[in-house]
Amino acid sequence: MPSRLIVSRELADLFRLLAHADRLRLIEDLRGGEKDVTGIAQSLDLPATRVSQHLALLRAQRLVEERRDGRNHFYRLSHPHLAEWVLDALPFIDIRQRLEDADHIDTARALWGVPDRNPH
Amino acid sequence: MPSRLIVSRELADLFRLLAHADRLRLIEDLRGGEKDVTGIAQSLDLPATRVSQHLALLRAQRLVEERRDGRNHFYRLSHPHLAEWVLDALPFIDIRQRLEDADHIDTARALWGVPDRNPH
DNA sequence: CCTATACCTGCAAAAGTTCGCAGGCTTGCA
DNA sequence: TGCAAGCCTGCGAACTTTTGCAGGTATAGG
Repeated sequence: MPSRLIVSRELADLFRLLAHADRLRLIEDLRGGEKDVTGIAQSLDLPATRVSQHLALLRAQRLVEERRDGRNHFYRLSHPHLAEWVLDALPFIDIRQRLEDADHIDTARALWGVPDRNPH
Repeated sequence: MPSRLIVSRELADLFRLLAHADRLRLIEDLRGGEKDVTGIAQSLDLPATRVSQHLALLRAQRLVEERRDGRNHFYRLSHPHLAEWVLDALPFIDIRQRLEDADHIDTARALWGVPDRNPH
């Protein structure tokens, strides 16, 4: 059954695309809606060239969509749900080093500005 | 606020770990419960050495746990929910090439042997 | 038409990942 | 004690990714 292999390769490509801290921050940055390259570069404190390079990769796999207005290129997430799904990975990260307390996940979510999913 | 940067690096490490087709298949293979290295190697049709190398990476980030019984090393997912979350990525993969039909996600889920989440 | 802004691409060095292979350790069994 | 099964690690060659930089295109405005 080779389709299983194909699907796992497609998924691996997606994970490879997300396996970069700056691209993850970029995706979280687009959670609020579309933004132009300079705007992203400023809020992530990265050179605009690098942001552009990251966007080219995300674009190639259709994770973002582009809209041009004059000299500005505005980008948005193709799947707004993506950013949320990324944060659902927080329970799986190894938290030995830095976030030792029990509610590290809510702490991290708060850092991203995401509302707590299970407010008690 | 440097913690945001830290979290994005931790997440990127996780995504990098998942950015390999064989490791994804391995994780899906462990969905059914614990399994020894030779068993995994056989069901994925990979040399046992390579499986061992992948497991070492997954172990280093605590994605799998080991239990030894005699000469055999049994591995299981530290977070059984991980395999399910991985499959939740299917809506985000670019399906231009191979799976053109509307219900490609259910098709792919079926290929992994996962029950449809929204049976109608 | 000239210049500046905003962005993109190509390139090459540096850094990181994968994979086979050789060799090692431990357990089970005769 | 000796041998085989099962697994692990170290190493180096091949490959991929990241990054800065140089140079390109397109649009807006004077």
